[in-house]
Amino acid sequence: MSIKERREREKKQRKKTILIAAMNVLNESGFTGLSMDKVAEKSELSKGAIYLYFASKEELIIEIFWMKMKQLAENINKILERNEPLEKILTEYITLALNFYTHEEELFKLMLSAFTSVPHDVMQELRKSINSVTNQQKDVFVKFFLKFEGQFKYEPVELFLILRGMITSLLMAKFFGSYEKDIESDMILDVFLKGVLK
Amino acid sequence: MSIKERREREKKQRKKTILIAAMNVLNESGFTGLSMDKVAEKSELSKGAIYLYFASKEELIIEIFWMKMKQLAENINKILERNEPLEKILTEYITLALNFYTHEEELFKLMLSAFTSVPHDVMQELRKSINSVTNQQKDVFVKFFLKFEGQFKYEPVELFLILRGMITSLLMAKFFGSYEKDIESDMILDVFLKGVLK
Amino acid sequence: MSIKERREREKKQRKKTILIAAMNVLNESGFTGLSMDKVAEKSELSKGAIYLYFASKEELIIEIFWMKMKQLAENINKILERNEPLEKILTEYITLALNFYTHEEELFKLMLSAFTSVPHDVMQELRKSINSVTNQQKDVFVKFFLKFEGQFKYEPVELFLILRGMITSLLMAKFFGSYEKDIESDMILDVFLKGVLK
Amino acid sequence: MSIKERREREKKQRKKTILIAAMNVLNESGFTGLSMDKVAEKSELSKGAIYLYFASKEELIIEIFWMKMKQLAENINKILERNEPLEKILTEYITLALNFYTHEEELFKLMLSAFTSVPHDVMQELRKSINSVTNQQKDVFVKFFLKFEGQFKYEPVELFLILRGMITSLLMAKFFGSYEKDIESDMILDVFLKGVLK
DNA sequence: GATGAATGAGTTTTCATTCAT
DNA sequence: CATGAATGAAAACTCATTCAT
Repeated sequence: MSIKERREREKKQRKKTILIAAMNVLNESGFTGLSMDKVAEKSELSKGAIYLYFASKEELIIEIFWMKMKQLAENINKILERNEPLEKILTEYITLALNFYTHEEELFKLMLSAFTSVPHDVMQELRKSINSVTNQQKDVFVKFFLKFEGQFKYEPVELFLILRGMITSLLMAKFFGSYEKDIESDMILDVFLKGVLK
Repeated sequence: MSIKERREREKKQRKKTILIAAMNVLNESGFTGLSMDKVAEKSELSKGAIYLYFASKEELIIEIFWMKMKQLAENINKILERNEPLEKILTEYITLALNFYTHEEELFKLMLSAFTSVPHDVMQELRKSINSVTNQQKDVFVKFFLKFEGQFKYEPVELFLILRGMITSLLMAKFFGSYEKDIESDMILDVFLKGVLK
Repeated sequence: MSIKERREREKKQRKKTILIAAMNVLNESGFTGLSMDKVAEKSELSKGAIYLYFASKEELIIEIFWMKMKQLAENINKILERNEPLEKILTEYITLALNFYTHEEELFKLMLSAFTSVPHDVMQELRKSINSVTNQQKDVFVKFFLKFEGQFKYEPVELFLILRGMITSLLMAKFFGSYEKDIESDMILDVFLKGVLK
Repeated sequence: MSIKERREREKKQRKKTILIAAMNVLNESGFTGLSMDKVAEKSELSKGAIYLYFASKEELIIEIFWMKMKQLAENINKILERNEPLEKILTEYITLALNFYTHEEELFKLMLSAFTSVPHDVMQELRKSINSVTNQQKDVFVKFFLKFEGQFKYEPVELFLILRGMITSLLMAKFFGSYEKDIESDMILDVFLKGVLK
């Protein structure tokens, strides 16, 4: 069995190598510039080899999203699971999100891309993946907000959307030029809590 | 002279026809799927004919954008200029924005795309246009919020970003499946005002 | 009949207008840049109208050559017909040719183009025209050189080619950068006569 | 290693195949008629394959040019470097040049084309190449003529231009129909030497 | 006669995917 | 398993020619 296991392990490793290479291409050339040629070159494999691990470009893209979104989700989950006061946790979440994306501008754009510049047929499959991850995240937040039930005027889902929305929007403003100041997590938290607490 | 006039009229009409066809293609095939071939087919014209009215694909896209955004901007301005209470005006603005983008999903995505795709893209020019419109809107809002100066805890620009952000975010949630309910402008208004008023 | 005549006259005039416009386009945009659109614009006529006077682009091109080559030929003929000593006439011819082309660089290139950058099927017809004019010129020179029969070691045709060749070549060198000095007709005449006289 | 070597060899061979096919297209359809489609068809490869070997049409054309000109330049250099009498060397040079271009009519035209078409053309790069080769040739000839300094009435550069001009001109006459006889190198040599020697 | 909008085949170039080795 | 040459169907754009008005 150990030969099979090793093979399995190596296969996973190769896949990861390719995914990382693809992510790099994405960061360098943007979504439209992501070609199988570039991925092959970056991963130092042949184009043919890529197809041994990913059935199509579509599949490769979907797996990129999986990889990235899982990373993000894990970090968020850790924070929300802590046993600390609402405000403290939210402050940390907001800070984390702002920090994370501020240092990962390309990742941020990447996620927006997922919602926009993708051909519709790729989109079909991609949406499922994204939704799956988003829903997981939503569930985590719902569970989190339920811990403070009674304090909010809105439903957990809505709270999640509102909070995430404020963060996303300020990041977009920051990255795309209409807001020069550093984004302060204090402001977001303040508006959010004032807005949604009973 | 009437011949010339008729020609002029017909020309404008054709342009509009093409723009509408292009908009339809956008809705059906998404941004990446928008090809001049499809536009030609959809508008029942030859590819060459499209180029009689639009110098390039880029120009066509930009005109789609302008066509739509002018409509929206005008409507927003009208609302903000009214002499009515803050809440009433904001309610109407939020309702308008939600309505508009709900019916123009692809335009909404188009605007996001412009920022996520790489700079040396077709998109460079579009970005300028979007920035121009965004800045105009920002100015209008700043002017508007200044009328109620003293009532807010934050600066006009920030108010604009927060409000727009909440709307944008809920639209994204709606379009990409994580929020099924109809978005209620009441909620947005409530959170916003509670959050930002002193 | 006078109506018919006027019509005929007007038709010729229109043709000339178009030819001159086409020549201008040629000078501005080069041979490859010569499109029917540009000719139409330059002649202030519609594209359709061009086709009333010239059956095809090919025909238009051919007529341009006719027009230009005839001009050139006439000027040369006048000189060669004079009753003056060999050297004087040749000096004047060389001077004329150098002057003419030096001030009509585009015409010079135009004639070279005729030999080169033309699609083959156009070439077929074009060649006939060019040959016709060239042969006429050749005949004039042959006749001219025969007046001085007995003095030359080579046949008139060869004399013609050698002389024309030396001029053409120095012009090419001048226009395309490998020869900076002003071309002196003296040198050409000297080499030519020393070279071909018995 | 032999696999890599074989691949390398095959790659070079393919490139050559394509270049030869392109040269054939050039001969059949002329410069303006040279399209990548035709090259693909003639070389029995797909259009895409051509682009594996040549980054652009421009590059392909330039390589055609280089391929041919290197051959010629080398042969010329060899001749001029010999330690033989002036006349013998020049005879051989003239014979070589006449032979070469007689068999490469389209290459000859290609070089003329490069200078007659407008600057903002595909041809800009080609022109540089041609100038480079021309200047090299000029230098070689200058060096050669300097060996016989004192015997000539004109400067080396002028000698080069005159000689090349006579050859060029006779070739043009041959290709475009005004001269039917075979061009004799003897005549060229005779006129040249008589004309330029003191 | 004259117009100019429309056509459609043609241009160069790109790229996901396949397959012989 | 791995390679990378080859494919072919796109893409954006051009332009000589036609034809309804």
